[in-house]
Amino acid sequence: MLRRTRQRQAVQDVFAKAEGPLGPHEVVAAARNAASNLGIATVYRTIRELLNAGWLVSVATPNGTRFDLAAHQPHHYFYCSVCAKTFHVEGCVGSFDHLIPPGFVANEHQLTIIGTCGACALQGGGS
Amino acid sequence: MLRRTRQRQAVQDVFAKAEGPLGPHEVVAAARNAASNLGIATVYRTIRELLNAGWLVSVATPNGTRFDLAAHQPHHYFYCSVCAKTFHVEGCVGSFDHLIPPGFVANEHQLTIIGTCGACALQGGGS
DNA sequence: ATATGTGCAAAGCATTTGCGGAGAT
DNA sequence: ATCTCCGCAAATGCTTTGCACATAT
Repeated sequence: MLRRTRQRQAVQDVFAKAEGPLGPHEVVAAARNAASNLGIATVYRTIRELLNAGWLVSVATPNGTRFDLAAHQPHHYFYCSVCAKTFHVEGCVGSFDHLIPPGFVANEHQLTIIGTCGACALQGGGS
Repeated sequence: MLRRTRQRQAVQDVFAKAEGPLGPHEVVAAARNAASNLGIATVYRTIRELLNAGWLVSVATPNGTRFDLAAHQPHHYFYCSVCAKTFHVEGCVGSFDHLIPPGFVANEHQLTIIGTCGACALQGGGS
């Protein structure tokens, strides 16, 4: 991660402004505002470097792997099964140490709540 | 899901005995004990039908989508980042209703704890 | 006997890699 | 000027589909 390029800047800006973790295709689409002919391969390569650098973390969602700012702790998400978007959820879920099997060592955790987001619930998803 | 075949029986048996959610390739490998020349395509087809039937649920893990018995509530897992296996975790994490954003409707949740499993911790992962 | 289910192999997608040219330092 | 980075396109790997044969009912 040596040189500062328009493409890398654009990708990082997209993550910084995101309301939830993003997949590579969402990133290209959003980053093309700032870097018009950005290639998908560059996005994948940039994401990998940002993961190695510890700036991003990967998040498994019901519709594929996405990536989120590592700084965005804790990693709690809301997945809308109607629009397939993933949102950040703030706050802590409380201790779960008592769940960890004996001998296992926990490093981090991800909670995903699955349901219908506000916008989709309003548009009839809640009926 | 009308006919009862050796292949479908084998796939269901594998899930019933599993110690955690399984991916399609893990399922073929295990089910070939009972159905020797089982094809991967059949596994994918069977999984899809079992999902539609509500017998399985899909689980997003750090190394791909896996499938678990729907009956196995709650859906809490431990992902070992050393051996990449996913284990069941028993017990409840407590209420998280206060985390849900206003207007959002929650249906289910999945908690994934990431770390090192007992076997891998013994073999030096814990050092 | 018949219609569903299976295995093989080809087709589809998402992700990764190779390479010549563009751009940051 | 140099060396890294980018975009394109080909390659890879996982998942799905088409088709002819096998098999449960």
